[in-house]
Amino acid sequence: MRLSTRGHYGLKAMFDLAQHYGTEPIPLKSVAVRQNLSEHYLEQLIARLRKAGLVKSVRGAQGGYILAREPGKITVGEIIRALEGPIAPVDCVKEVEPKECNQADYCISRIVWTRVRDSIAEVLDSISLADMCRDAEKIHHQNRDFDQKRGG
Amino acid sequence: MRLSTRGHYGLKAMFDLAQHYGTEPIPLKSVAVRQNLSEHYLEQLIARLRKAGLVKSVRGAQGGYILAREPGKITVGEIIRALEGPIAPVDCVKEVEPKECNQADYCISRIVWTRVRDSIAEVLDSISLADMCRDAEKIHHQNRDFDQKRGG
DNA sequence: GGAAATCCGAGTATTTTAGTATGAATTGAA
DNA sequence: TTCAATTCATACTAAAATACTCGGATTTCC
Repeated sequence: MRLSTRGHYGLKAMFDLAQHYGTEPIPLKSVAVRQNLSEHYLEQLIARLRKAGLVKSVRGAQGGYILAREPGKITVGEIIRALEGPIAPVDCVKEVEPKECNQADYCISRIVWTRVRDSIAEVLDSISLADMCRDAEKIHHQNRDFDQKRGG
Repeated sequence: MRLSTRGHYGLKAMFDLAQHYGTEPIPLKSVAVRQNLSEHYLEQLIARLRKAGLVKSVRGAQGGYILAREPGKITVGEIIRALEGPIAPVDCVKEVEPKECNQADYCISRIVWTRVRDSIAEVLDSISLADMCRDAEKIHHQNRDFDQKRGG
């Protein structure tokens, strides 16, 4: 029940772009440095995100990537699906093209996995990049206040 | 975001044992036939379940496996954790021994994965084998009624 | 004793993961 | 116009995980 690094790293990258939304295109190299990820590997991930229409690229010097829509209009669910494919604890309950199983009529575990799938999707689809940015702001302030109290 | 066959098949096996709860020990071979799984592979899965205290074994001829507790007292969550380890979309939010990450203080995606983890756990921990047996009964009746109406 | 089972450890083909490597194409700026 | 920064594309690969199979030892009912 584990995400691969594609979804894990890809979300970090998209969050990074969200935090710089509204400025110039962000080169992947700077994302890689800030998020401590391999630049070459990130290239492959961002390619999927571009093909899914979630980011736009600007080629050449001073180029980079920008979100295709404002952060409030991109959900974590879209990002994860673009990177990892349809959400599905098991293949027979995939969101699209579920794999047919000859026991489908009476398979009870299917009911369990459908509920798990829906519960995951509900969480992921309810969180936007803008939400994450707000969380980041909050934590930033908390940390600052904490440091001040300690006399830092 | 996918379960391995361990959790997938293991739950089917436990459900099979639940449906036969209260009778003699059930040999793995019959479980394998009914659920259409490899017997040898099931052996490995049931070993984990036994070590986790979810099933008891009876060795020798006429032996087999029985649930260690009544079906209402065994949740899907326990079964999945026994087979797949702690629930964790990513390692840094594992239910036990989360893997430390040097960005933990300000990593926002962690918040997302914690919510996903909790949401999965809530579903799995809320479903018992007895619940699954009830669902099976319901579906069985539905199918029978449907067949009758069709004049089967 | 023999058959039916569990128990145990080793082996293995395939797939997935998590990248690396190489280089071509594009474009802003000096 | 050249250079450097950047995206884009494809191929490759080491390591790990997956999903088993295999062989045999042990236990126990009949």
